[in-house]
Amino acid sequence: MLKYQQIATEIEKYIEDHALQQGDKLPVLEKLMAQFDVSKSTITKSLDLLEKKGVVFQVRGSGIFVRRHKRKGYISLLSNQGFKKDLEEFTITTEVIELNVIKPSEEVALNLNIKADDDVYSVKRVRYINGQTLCLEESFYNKAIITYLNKEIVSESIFHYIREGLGLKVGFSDLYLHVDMLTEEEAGYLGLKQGMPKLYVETVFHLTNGQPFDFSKITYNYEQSQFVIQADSHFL
Amino acid sequence: MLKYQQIATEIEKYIEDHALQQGDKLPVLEKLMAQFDVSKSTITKSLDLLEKKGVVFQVRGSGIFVRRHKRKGYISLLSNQGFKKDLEEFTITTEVIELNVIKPSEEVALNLNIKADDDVYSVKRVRYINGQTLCLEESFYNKAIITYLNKEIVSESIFHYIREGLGLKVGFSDLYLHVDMLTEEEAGYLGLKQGMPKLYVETVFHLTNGQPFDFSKITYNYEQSQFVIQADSHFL
DNA sequence: CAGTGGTCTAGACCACGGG
DNA sequence: CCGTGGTCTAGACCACTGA
Repeated sequence: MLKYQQIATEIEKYIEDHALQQGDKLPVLEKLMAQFDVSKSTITKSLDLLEKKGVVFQVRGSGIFVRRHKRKGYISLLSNQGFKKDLEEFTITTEVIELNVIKPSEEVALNLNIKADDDVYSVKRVRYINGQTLCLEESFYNKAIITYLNKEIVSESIFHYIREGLGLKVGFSDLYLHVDMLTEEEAGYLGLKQGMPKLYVETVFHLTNGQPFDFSKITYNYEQSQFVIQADSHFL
Repeated sequence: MLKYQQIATEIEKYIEDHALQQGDKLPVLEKLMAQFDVSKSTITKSLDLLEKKGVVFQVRGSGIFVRRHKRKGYISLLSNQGFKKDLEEFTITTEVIELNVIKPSEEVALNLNIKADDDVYSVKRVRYINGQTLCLEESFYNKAIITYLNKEIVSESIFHYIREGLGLKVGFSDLYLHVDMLTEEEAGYLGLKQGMPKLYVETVFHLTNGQPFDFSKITYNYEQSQFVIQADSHFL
């Protein structure tokens, strides 16, 4: 693990362990440089990382402060999918409906940037949070990249398997959000009524080298759908 | 303007002007260093910024590539609110319903971190996109920070005024998303029917020094609500 | 104006991708 | 193995905050 990641992890852990609150001040840069015995840029890089994650904010001429959003029970939309590890307050379970190798529809081929006769894994799952239906998820994986899947893997965290099992590096993703009304089929899976609202999210995941490998369509139960995003206005 | 911001802007402009597509390769670091006559770290910082904005992605050992999401007509959820300047494909207009100075409700006081007898500006607006209702927006501004507002300012971009007119620096924001059904009042403003789906977003904006100054509650017309988020898995 | 964070440099060395 | 991006350093100098 890289120095600046290691340091970021330790600082984050420190904030957690000491239950620091929004606005609490961290030691000044010079202190941190001494404490971790690294150069200024390395500390800065750690802090930039934590800032990106929404853990701290830095104020020039003043200090480095803890950032916390109030509100419990919200799921972080961007914590890199498979909200699995968000907070252990949530218990997420998964029911696998389907797992097949198929030829892609035009839509899937387009989003995964593959040809009509390439193979894809098609996975359909319902996910539960604390026993309630959370979402219906239909995912498509480029089989040339995700070479093997089985029911066991798919009922756990697929992303963990992709990283650890297959040794692939997940890069960036594009999320497309809509709000709409549930179809009869979706309502059935989620235990709701047709015509009720839904949050519908399509996501394309890419490897670090830019190759798309996962196209997912997720329909959320609106009753469980409370999301938080910690945004950064550093780019504007 | 700082060097690395300037360079980022130029590179982005270059990509736009030459209509580069996803996967197109940019010159190697050495070339860029020479071209802009800066050190490696400065170029790197520019590219990191562009990566955060979703404009490029960098692959170690290979190169720097243009990132583009397909799909037109989506509004970027995170492009720092007041989607005003997103793409000029959209024409956003604003109708001001209310503009008052009031005492905050408990909810508002909590989110703005002020006392019950502090003053806040309360602004209620309906925003239109290409002539259709886009959203109903109810915003509350800490009057101790946003010292003056009038109907003219409020019918244009408030954030532009905050930055340029008041010289304040906008920092980070917390977004809370829900999906729900329209109340009768909301439906009226949006020209929809009660009980139809809505995307409901509450946002707390902070200055760079961490002070919250704007608490907004936005109800989106689901028919116009297509959002895109370009996420980065650099933190995980 | 002292304290503190941010920018920028020049250069050494490391790690990954792909032929 | 080469080309390429990423990390890390030490230090100079700049810019903002707040007393």
